Amino acid sequence: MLDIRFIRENETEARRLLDMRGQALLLGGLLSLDKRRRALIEATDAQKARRNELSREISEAAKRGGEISDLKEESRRIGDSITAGDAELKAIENDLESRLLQIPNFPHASVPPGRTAEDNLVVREWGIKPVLDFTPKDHLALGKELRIFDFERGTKITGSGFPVYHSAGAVLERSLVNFFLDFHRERGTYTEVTVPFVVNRKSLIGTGQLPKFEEDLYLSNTDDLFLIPTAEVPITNLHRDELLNESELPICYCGYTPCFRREAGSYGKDTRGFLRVHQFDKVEMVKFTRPEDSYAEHEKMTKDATAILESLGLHYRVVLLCAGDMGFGAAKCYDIEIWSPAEQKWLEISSCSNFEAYQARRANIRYRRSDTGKPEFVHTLNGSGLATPRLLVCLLETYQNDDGTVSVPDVLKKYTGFGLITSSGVR
RNA sequence: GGAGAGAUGGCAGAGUGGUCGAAUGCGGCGGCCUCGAAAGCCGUUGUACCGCUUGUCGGUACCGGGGGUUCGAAUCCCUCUCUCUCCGCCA
Repeated sequence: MLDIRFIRENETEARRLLDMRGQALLLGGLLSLDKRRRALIEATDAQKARRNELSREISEAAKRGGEISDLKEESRRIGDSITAGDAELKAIENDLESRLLQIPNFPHASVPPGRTAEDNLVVREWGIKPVLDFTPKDHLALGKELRIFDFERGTKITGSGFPVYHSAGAVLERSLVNFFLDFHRERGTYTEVTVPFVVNRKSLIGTGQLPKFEEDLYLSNTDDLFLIPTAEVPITNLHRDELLNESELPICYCGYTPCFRREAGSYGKDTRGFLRVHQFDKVEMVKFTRPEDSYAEHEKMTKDATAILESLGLHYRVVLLCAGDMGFGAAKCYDIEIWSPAEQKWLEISSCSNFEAYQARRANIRYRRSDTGKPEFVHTLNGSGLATPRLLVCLLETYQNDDGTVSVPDVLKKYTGFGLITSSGVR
């Protein structure tokens, strides 16, 4: 959520920043509501002050045994007026709040202008495209021949986009999750947490998925609980409505969860196999920082994600998203993309975002500054580190051999217990 | 699912319809003491909003959420949510 005071005092700038995302129209009517709100507060506060004064007078007059019925009558009249004013105020504040919840974050000054992925900037690239002296098979062909995935049966038991991992595929997938978690733990930056996979509305409002993107979520109607689309939601909300100590910042968590996404509206786009699924596994990194530290922590977090890819020997690039291509709550976002030899294209494997105070304001996550002694909103960040499906695509395609087998990267062998996947089993 | 208890400041925990933004303890901050620290002692310490004369300023609100009674509610009533204890069921 944006700070209404900032918008009030910097209307032109606010309009310019939202226009970078093509969302300046959302500001329409906001400030006149804000003005009406403040006028009402001023009026009702004055009436409440008068009522408090009358109450004191009544108390004193009653003690002296004086006449109090006129005072009571005036107080009652003012009370009625206050009730009316408060009712209008509440309606206006509800309206204002629901409008503010629909407005995306401002892009940071370092974010390039632009409306589509065309305007994103590649900021660095690591490794080279794998050189194969044969025509690479795609992950679907490899998965079928090696019998490590079963998309058809996943479709049967649930629906499309709910993959089944089979035999070596199941082990490989589980190994990746453990590898990611151990990777972060050994570097000592993140505290591992295991959190619920189902969350309430308040949590989703806190991180920005609600109220605007409800159709992207799976909902359990009976209890009004949602399956999480990312561990960002439960982990960021760990500190909702809390006042943190400055000395404990930055707080850095990582955690594994499955993720559930309806992917409404994205049918027909990258839907084959693992390219877009409704359920997948991911290890997420989440940070809570002081405002002045968040951009340095953002760079570090992005490096934490790419370091995993380097240890797996996978060709990747880091892309700085333009204002129009960023997610709703992000002020700045790097996408990390890995190369698919069979698809001959880059696949998004991670998004590392700095939300600044946007989520903190929604979720009321503050810390007490030691220099001022005053509470202030933290900055929140999160990034995938990493998600398994597209990683499996690139891993299999990159490490396939000309005889149809697939080698396991060295760092994963201690997790899988095998080094080669063949159609007749593992070795 | 049944019965009961509870929700108060950063945390713990008192609180009679009016002077309660709220005792006390812990924590935090400042000072004394000390070579320094601990201990001890003294003092201090809520948040949000509105306003302008931007101040150690004025006002309002806030004791889980919402509603009611009253001139006046942390305190009385209704309701919702959540937590805890016991019983039952399940693992």
